[in-house]
Amino acid sequence: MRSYGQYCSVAKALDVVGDRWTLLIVRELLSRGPCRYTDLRSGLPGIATNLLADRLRELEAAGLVEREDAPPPIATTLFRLTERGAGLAPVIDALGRWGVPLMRDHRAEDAFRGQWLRLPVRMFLTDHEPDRPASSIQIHAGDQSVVIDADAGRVSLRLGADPDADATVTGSPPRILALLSGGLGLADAEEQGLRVAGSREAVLRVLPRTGNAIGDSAPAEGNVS
Amino acid sequence: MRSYGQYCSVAKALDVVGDRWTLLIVRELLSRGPCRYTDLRSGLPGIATNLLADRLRELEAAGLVEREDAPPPIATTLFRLTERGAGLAPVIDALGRWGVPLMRDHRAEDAFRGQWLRLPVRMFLTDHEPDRPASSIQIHAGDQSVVIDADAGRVSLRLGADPDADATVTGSPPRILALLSGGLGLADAEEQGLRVAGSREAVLRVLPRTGNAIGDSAPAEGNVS
DNA sequence: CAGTATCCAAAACGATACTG
DNA sequence: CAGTATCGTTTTGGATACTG
Repeated sequence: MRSYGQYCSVAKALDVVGDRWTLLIVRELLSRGPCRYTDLRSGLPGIATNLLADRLRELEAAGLVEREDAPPPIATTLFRLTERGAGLAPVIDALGRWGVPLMRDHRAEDAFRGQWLRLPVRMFLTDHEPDRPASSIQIHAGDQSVVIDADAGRVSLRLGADPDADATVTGSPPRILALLSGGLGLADAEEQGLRVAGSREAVLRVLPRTGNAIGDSAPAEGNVS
Repeated sequence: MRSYGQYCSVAKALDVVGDRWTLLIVRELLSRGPCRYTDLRSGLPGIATNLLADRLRELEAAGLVEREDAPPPIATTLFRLTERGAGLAPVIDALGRWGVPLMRDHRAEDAFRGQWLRLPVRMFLTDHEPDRPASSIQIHAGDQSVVIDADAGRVSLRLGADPDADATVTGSPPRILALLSGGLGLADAEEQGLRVAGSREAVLRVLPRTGNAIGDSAPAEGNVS
């Protein structure tokens, strides 16, 4: 990116991370931790492979990312954020928070990845019953599966499926997000096509008590595979 | 800007404000308040006039900016942020804060504007003696003049010159910033070519007590016009 | 002052094919 | 898996001229 040529820290920051895709690569590394090239590409649907390689080189040159040749169990190179790179977390958070109202307009062709729920989980969910034993909720959002754990006051997210989860929630990404953000109550969400199985308490344990107003005006949906 | 096509609030936010120049326009409107077209252009050195017009249209369409036809005293149209647009302040702040370390590399061709000191002033300065009567510091940074006021615990910045200021500080933008950020003590700054006149107390009243490390390794400079 | 309109060269982007 | 290489398209940047 051509420099703005302005002696202002906002402009200087954008000189480094203002390029298209750059902040999304950082988002991906922040929410997934060290990643292989392929992991990054699958977490950044739409990016051209040469652009990803370019950006990684630039990020490395700028000292935000470093590559590491992982030993045998992985046997490939990993990309990880440096401390300086991880320092962008407040920027990603601020953008993500500002972007929340935009999640109402979901377009059919929008891609979705389970790890993108990490930010809303951190933003909206809390463990309201920290003294109860750990519980977990299996989420199936579209074709993505993640598990939300509540344990001793902390709520966290991991990718994949867990057959021992206390509850299972299935629905489209917008509906799931509406539920997590408090824009839609559990009962309303079910009425709109979201399916809940197992312990409702496990779900209510972490849902926000106050609405954040995503998706409360979305139309009802049909069956969700 | 082409949409990223990702159902993620960070990506959605960047769909709206990720275009080149867009966030800098927002920065300008945040730090100057409602602006005329010409004000914006002068606060965004390097932007092409058609790009500025384009971006303003886009921002207006996205509901972040609105234009207002001001009555006689001004008799021209003003551009102002909507509430939604002003909601980007945390994004600008986060970027600006992350960019602070980059201010060490000052290039001769970098442009500078007085209003760009507003963010560092908010970030670094505090009124350490809120009970004393108001005081002010005239800053001449390169060819830009601003006044920093300390009054009843609040520090603020206004553009222009004030002959009644209690102190005057003159130097290059990097040196001024080093001083304001605490990277350089008042004495050290003077040794490096920054000139201070009038009440040093007025200056010390607002300077940070702890360093923020901008410019402490910068070479000494010669005379500053 | 507040733009619009054009033009052009350069850079960025996106898609795809290919490689060690 | 981790990229390169190539190529066509789109977007910018920058300059300049013009308008009400």
